[in-house]
Amino acid sequence: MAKRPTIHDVAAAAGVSRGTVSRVLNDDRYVSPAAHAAVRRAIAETGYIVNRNARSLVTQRTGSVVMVLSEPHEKVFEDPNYSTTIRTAIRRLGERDVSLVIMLAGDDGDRERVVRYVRGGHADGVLLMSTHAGDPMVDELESMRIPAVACGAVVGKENVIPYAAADDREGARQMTRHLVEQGRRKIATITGPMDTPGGIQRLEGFADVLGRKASRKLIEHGDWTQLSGESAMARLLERTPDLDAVFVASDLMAAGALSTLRAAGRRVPDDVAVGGFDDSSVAATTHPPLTTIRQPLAEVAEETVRLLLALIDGGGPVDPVILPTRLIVRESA
Amino acid sequence: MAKRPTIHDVAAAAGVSRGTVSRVLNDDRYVSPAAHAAVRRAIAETGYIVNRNARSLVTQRTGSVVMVLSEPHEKVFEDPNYSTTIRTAIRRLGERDVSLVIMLAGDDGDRERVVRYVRGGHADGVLLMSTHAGDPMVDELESMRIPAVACGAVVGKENVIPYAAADDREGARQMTRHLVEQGRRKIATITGPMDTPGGIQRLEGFADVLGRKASRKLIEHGDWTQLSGESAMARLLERTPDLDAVFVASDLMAAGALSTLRAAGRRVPDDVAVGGFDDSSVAATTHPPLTTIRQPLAEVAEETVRLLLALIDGGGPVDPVILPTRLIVRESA
DNA sequence: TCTGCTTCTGTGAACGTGCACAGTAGCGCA
DNA sequence: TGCGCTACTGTGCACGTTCACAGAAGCAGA
Repeated sequence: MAKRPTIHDVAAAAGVSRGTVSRVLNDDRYVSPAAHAAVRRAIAETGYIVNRNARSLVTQRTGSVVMVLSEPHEKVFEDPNYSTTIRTAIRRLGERDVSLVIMLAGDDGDRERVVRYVRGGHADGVLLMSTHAGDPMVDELESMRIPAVACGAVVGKENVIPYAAADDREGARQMTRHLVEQGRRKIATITGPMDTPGGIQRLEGFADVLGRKASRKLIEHGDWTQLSGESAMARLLERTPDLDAVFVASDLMAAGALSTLRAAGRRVPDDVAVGGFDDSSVAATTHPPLTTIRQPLAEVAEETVRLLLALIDGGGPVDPVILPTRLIVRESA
Repeated sequence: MAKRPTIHDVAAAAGVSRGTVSRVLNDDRYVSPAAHAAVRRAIAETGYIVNRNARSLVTQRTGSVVMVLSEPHEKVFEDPNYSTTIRTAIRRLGERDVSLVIMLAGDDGDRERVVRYVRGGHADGVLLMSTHAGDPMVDELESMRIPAVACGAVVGKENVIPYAAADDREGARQMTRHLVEQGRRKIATITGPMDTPGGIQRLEGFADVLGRKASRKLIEHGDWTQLSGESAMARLLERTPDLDAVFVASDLMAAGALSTLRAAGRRVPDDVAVGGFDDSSVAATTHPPLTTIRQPLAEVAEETVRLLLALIDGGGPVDPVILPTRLIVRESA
């Protein structure tokens, strides 16, 4: 690789000093039109590109942001939540010439690596994805005072770490209301893990609508996977064979619930109505297609990035953003 | 943020010089056990972490690798090919303390940004994903002589850019043979885009088995999306209503083909057998479940990363790696 | 003419490393 | 004693920037 031109080369080619070139680069004021033009021309001629390492060394800014994925699950990226957020983040950050580093934080070793990375000053900000309640990594990041935002609230840190999220609670209410309006009387629910905001708030929304009719017997917990949806549905059927509807907190778990119901000989939606959540791609391909709640994933991602950039740019504290969901009626309910 | 300790601080705390600390850090020989211990202790006490920017400045190594995603498609990350590769890359690179930056290269602006990034010396290597034939970006990267490998061959650059890939051609043969063995006589195919290795080679494998029976009439092209599978299937049915099997070059397109077949009143597999490719998650959830070809995605990803690291570590040229596929028989064929 | 202000430019120092080099101490051997 | 070798240590410089500062040039006003 031929030696790359430095700011010195550009200065020489333009017949000015390093300082002037630097000023043009960081578009400072106080540069004469003539000098400005000469520098621009010299940059083009030499093919000069700033060395970010050298710049970072003095500015203490890296021009990159790290996204931390706490989900240890194998298929994280296939989850549209992640997929959309990653893509949006890369795009929006890229527009500002900020690059995105992705790190996994599935186990303690990973988390330690993340902390070391951030403590090493290699990122200007942190974008937290699906961080678990009580994760010590969050405390460490917090203590470093590095700009951090979460995509979806961090349970227990809602007032400390700003976030953008879909209105899980209201979405759950929308679905539950829909089931009630369809004349369903015995409505069960399969929740997500209770240390995730989606797990907690979708259950709360469910309970908001049903009140005391949301008895313990009608609640089962899953872990977002299809398999967990299958087994949770089986447990519900065993305990309450006469249920006539179930609100499942994710489409993937709902797909699992559908197969259990089919295996048990229940017709959907005739015998049992099924409502999902996410409006992910599986929702359209199940049989019957899932009635579900659409999350404004792209908007949530956009907002998350916007918050982070605002934080990095040194604006003061920023407020969480919560975006509305929408009921999508298909055939399962 | 409190000022971070530098190598000077560590040297002072350990009562040695910068040079000795540096030697301990890069575990050079020639440092006495006493000095080594003192430095280790000082590092722990001060909480010292090397500043990679400063290090990069002198070593010309960044400790990071950039993955370039050329697929402009919206859902890239949901594709298991990407998902698995990204996850594997992050994990394997992370083990060596190399971080992964992800960049999109969907349009010209993106590609220019990638070139600028690499030319700026911000990455030690490039990991190409689904690069299109004739992409000028590849030529530019090539001219910079930066270590680069592809996950899946780059069409037209097979001898220039090392890669790891599944044996697409043999996989297509396996499926086509299977269809023949099932007694199918009129076998059609829906291929991927003909500027991708999967598009080309899966068609070649199909033709390998059928020979002259693989007539033009029985070939349609899709673009990997479900929708394109639907319409390609429709065109095939119109042209050759009596076909009794179709090999679809991806599961997602196969899912599309299935809905078209169902809408046309054909029973699968009774009237028409359908074979997919990828063994992605949709394969198991279609009706009927797809008979498909499993690609060793994880192994391909592992090998891709291994090749890149070998290239970066300065070993000479490396050879492409091609890994075997496997027929997964379900119900659609 | 002097002073003060604005606009513009160049220079030296600093950021935190790694590396080449010089140098020291100890030891064995002729 | 002198020489060469090994094991170890410290120092100066370079990497490519930005930033603070010093100054120059031009102009207006007293």
